[in-house]
Amino acid sequence: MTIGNVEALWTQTLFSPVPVRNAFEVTIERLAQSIRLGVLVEGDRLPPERELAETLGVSRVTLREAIKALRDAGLVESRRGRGGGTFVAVPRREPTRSRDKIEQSIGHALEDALALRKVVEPGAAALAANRTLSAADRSSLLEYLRASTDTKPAGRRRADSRLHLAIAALGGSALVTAVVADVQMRLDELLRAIPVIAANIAHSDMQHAAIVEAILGGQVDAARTEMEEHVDGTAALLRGFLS
Amino acid sequence: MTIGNVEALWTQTLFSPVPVRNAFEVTIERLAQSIRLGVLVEGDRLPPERELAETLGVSRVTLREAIKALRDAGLVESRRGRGGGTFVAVPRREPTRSRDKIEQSIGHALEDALALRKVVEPGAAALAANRTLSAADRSSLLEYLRASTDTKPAGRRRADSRLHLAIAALGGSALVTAVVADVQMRLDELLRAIPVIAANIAHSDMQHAAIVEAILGGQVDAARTEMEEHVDGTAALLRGFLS
DNA sequence: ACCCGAAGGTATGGTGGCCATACCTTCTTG
DNA sequence: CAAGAAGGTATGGCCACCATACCTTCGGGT
Repeated sequence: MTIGNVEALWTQTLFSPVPVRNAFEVTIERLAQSIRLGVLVEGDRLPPERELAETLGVSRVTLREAIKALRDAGLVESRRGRGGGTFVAVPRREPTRSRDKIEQSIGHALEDALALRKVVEPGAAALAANRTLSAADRSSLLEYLRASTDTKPAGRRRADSRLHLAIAALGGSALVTAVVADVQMRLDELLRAIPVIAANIAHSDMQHAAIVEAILGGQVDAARTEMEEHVDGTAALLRGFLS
Repeated sequence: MTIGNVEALWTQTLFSPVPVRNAFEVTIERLAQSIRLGVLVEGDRLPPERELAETLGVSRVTLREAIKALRDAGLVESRRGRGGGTFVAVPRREPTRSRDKIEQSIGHALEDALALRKVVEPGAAALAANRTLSAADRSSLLEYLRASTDTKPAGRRRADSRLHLAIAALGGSALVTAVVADVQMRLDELLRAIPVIAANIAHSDMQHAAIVEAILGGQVDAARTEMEEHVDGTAALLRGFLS
């Protein structure tokens, strides 16, 4: 795997297959992402179709196809009539795929995603620590931290995503936030599959607290370092889980 | 601009217009990127159309449209017959747009791109410093460093891009490399437009040297710190230039 | 000197994604 | 019990993209 040629590496990057992302698929991804990462939670109502179609820059027909797919997947439910709409469904026990299947489908993209995460999440934390946050933002952040600690296993993953996304968003850069969301999405299924061990959870909670504290205290380096340790820890868990 | 609501921020991210990226445009972008960032240099031959179309996962017709656009833009030239092909053209003096035009077209996405760069490039440098590089990689890196110092202004920008891309590629993550390439592309026109001041150049060269030294020496923190200072310096130049 | 073959250039028809528009159906709320 | 706000349905059109086949150029091997 150690190619002794830098150019080969970036050529590989720039001459890779063009991602054929039709509006339909991207729309599905966006909505699924919003639900999986906990931006939208159970019972939340999506904006009306006509409105959402416009904000997403997509025709209503296409949007409806995407929603239909999500409905088939059990992620949302639709109700008609006045006051109706499309609502995020109660998460039905998703059939967790076996380690092998997951590992195979993610394959060696795992290390790639972990590398990106290690780069972008600590950076995002540093960005957030470097800004002066409004009182509302500060209390929001604390609330996300609290939620991530005391939830039961089911909602824990989602609360964790929300916390990480919040930190990224507080950095103030839409691009950075988007990259973090992307990374979270890539690793989501795996993180979901990690067996729950009390010691790990406690450790993770402490790290979360340290990160938030550093951000609120404006300690840029500490925020980055703490986040990096946290990310490294999670990566180690994942690698161990898959070996 | 300081919205006191975290959710508003990520909602903004996830419910933004779906990027309508048809194969044609993406193909143009990819090729233009390869040329602008110096992955392909003057005189290089692109792979034959039929072959390139397949590696890009695009029909030959579409690829040809993209190439035609590049030809119209003067970026490439095509020769027919055996031994022919499409070649990167000599860069004709690109008409630099005025500060105002540039600023307007990039608008407030500038700060966003700079934030992403500040996050991802130092992280990529740290990644690279953390790996054990082959002898070939090490000498390649030094060569890119050398090229970035003694070129005349015209090629300097390209050599700079190549160096930054090489560092990212040495991190070993295709995703990280892709993000760095994206950021470089977003800022390329602006960086190209910065007036050349000897003092700035000398300073930038010293920073480049320090970064490379840290990477080769395996000094992770130093690599990140040096890169961050370098990126901050460039950002300051840009902001000053546009004010 | 010649011709083969590798390359770019051209033409054609088909398929499917996406859209605009209009209209129907349901159901809550005033 | 209507009004209106939502989801559900139907139709026709446009255009991007593709697969395929063929033409044209021209260097290099024989």
